[in-house]
Amino acid sequence: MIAEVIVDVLSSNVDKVFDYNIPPSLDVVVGDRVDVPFGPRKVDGFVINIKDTSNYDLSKLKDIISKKDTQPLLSQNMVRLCFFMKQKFYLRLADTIRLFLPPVIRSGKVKEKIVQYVYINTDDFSCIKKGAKKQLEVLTYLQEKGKEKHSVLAQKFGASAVKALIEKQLVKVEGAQENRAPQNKFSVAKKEIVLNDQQQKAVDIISKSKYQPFLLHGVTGSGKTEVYINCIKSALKQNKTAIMLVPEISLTPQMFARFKNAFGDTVAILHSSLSQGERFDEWNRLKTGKAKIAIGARSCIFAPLDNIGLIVVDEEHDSSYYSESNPRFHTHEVAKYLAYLNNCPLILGSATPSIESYHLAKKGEYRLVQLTSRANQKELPNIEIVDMLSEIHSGNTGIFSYRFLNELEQTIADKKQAMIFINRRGFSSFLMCKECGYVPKCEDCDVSLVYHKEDDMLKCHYCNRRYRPLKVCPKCKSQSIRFGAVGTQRVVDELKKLFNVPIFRLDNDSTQNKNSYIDILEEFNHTSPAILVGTQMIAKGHDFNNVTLVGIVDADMSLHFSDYKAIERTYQLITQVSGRAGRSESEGKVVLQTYCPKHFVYRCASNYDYTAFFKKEINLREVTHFPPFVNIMRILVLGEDEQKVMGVLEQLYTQIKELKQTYTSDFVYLSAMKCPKRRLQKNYRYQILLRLYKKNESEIVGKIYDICDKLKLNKVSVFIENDPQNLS
DNA sequence: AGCACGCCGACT
DNA sequence: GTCGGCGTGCTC
Repeated sequence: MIAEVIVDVLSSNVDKVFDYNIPPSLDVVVGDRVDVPFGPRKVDGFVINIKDTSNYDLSKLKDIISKKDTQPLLSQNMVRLCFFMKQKFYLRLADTIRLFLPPVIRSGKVKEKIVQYVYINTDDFSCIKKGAKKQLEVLTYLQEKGKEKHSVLAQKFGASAVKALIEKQLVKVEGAQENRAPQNKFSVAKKEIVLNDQQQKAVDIISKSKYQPFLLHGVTGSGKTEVYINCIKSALKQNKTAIMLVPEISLTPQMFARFKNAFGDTVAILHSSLSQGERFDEWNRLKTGKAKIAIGARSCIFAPLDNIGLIVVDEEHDSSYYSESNPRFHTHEVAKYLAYLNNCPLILGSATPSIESYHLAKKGEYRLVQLTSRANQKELPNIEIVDMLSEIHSGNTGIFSYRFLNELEQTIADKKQAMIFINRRGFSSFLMCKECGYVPKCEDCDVSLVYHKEDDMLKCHYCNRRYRPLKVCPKCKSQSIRFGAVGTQRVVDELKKLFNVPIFRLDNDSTQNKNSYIDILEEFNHTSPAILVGTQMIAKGHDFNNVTLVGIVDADMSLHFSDYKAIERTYQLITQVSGRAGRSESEGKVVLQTYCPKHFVYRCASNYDYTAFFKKEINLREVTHFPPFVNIMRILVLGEDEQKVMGVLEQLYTQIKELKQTYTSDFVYLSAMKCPKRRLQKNYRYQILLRLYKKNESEIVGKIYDICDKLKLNKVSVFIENDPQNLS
């Protein structure tokens, strides 16, 4: 018999299937990890198929050396998913396989944690000497408990006493495997939750369904999680498993506790802060069927589960579902295909769905399920828009509007808490006229321009068009054109001058590790009055009961980010941040400061009117030729030798230009350029950007993949991204 | 990616 | 004479 094997070597030169003989002595099945001879060396490989004969010269076939595990590591569906991802995202097969395996398994250092237990081995205590009080205590203790960890006994009674008993064989020691399953120190009260009609209806529709993506659009606080939990329960009842994905940041201890309460030990949690050992154990619990529900961030979609009955993608609009490095993939696409393979429903849930998803729902590809009423019947907080230009005109040049300062004073007087949200993404900065709010945009692409300090130019990140920095505003002729950027530190400094209350700061700089982030939030939660200043990190997840005021200092920051999704992200952020004010007993309030108060995103967000927002935004996307009407594609070429990289780029560009000749009307745009970050980790970076109308998109994308395949060169890597989230 | 083979410069 | 530089090419 012959096995088709993918070798675990990360190079596009060997990114293909190799055939090997299966020696009669080996019982090899699909999914097995094996050792194979590969040229002059021995490498790991994965068996993806078994067949009778091979097209390759049979006399040159080599034998598989050995099996590496007792059980296959990959299932049939996982192999299918690997090939799907290869063709969908232009990935190397070895990269896709690695996604399914915890890193420790590859390094070969798979250690199950073995804990030594001490068992009592006698009833006869008479041979203990009178003076050996400790030994007697140990025996009495064991008599009562039956067994105990060696480490615990040693700590309680001293290692020497235990040692003596072992030597006399009055007790015996046995090792037992133990899961390093993460223990959660948080707990939330179990409460029976009765679903309202809308929730119940959603659960009924979804849990009865075969393969079908659902877009669950539920306003903030409408109880989407309860819908997920009930749908998962229904899948478990059918003896199936489930995967639930959440953005990394919202995988909070409270969230853990909620699912542990509902499902106990059948849930495994894959979290980025787990140690390698913990990760392996949780993975193993899923693989062996001890756990049936996998909860985790993006990569949890690759959990070792078969017979999946439901996949949930919570906060589906979140950008963390796009992997931006190494194996670049879009989780939605993987989840969709996995649901299709398992013939099960997929829930994409959000209070603020992505434009793409809502568009697909409108087109009927997704089924739209709405939750319009809040589970706790409470009003959403009032969002007040403050025009910062008129503040400047009335003499207030500070960060905070008079309106917001008044509210802040009131909040502190009431011994309540306030959150101030600073919107700071990336390092790029835009210019803005402080008189009229004008922001320079690209004439071709209608996205904000990014100021590049090194050559003192404004650039468009979508077409590389360059502009001179403005000195005079073209709209109002004023000369007060400034950088529009405020940092958390400056806000904190300003607040300290004005208020004498505890001020907490939470951003990427102030939180070096995951725990300090939770600690800061916990401390804030127990302090009143207090102010919390932070970036996107404070927007999600955590529920604060005493926050009555939320300030969005500079809402425009994300609006003017040089990205076609800037407006969409702004809407999502405002909705999310506002949600923080609505948890308290007393009424919440949101103050939103902006330099363009008339922008539709603020009007729609302050009315909580997603539908109106979607209508406006989808029209804008259509006329400006952006997704979901076109596909943006980025071909990234990188390597240590700049000359070689440029050579490859040039050839690619020429060939794609030729392709453009035959498909003229399908190309919106095509150009080659240096990446904004032109050198990263020793690699020079160049890119080709193109935008394609959707009509013949897949055909052209296929041809572009072929062009890239033929240009494979040692020491130069070519990566392709569809709809890249960031063009650095 | 690795590793071997192969063809030119400065050394015990 | 040879040790070793890294360009090129192959891996079922």
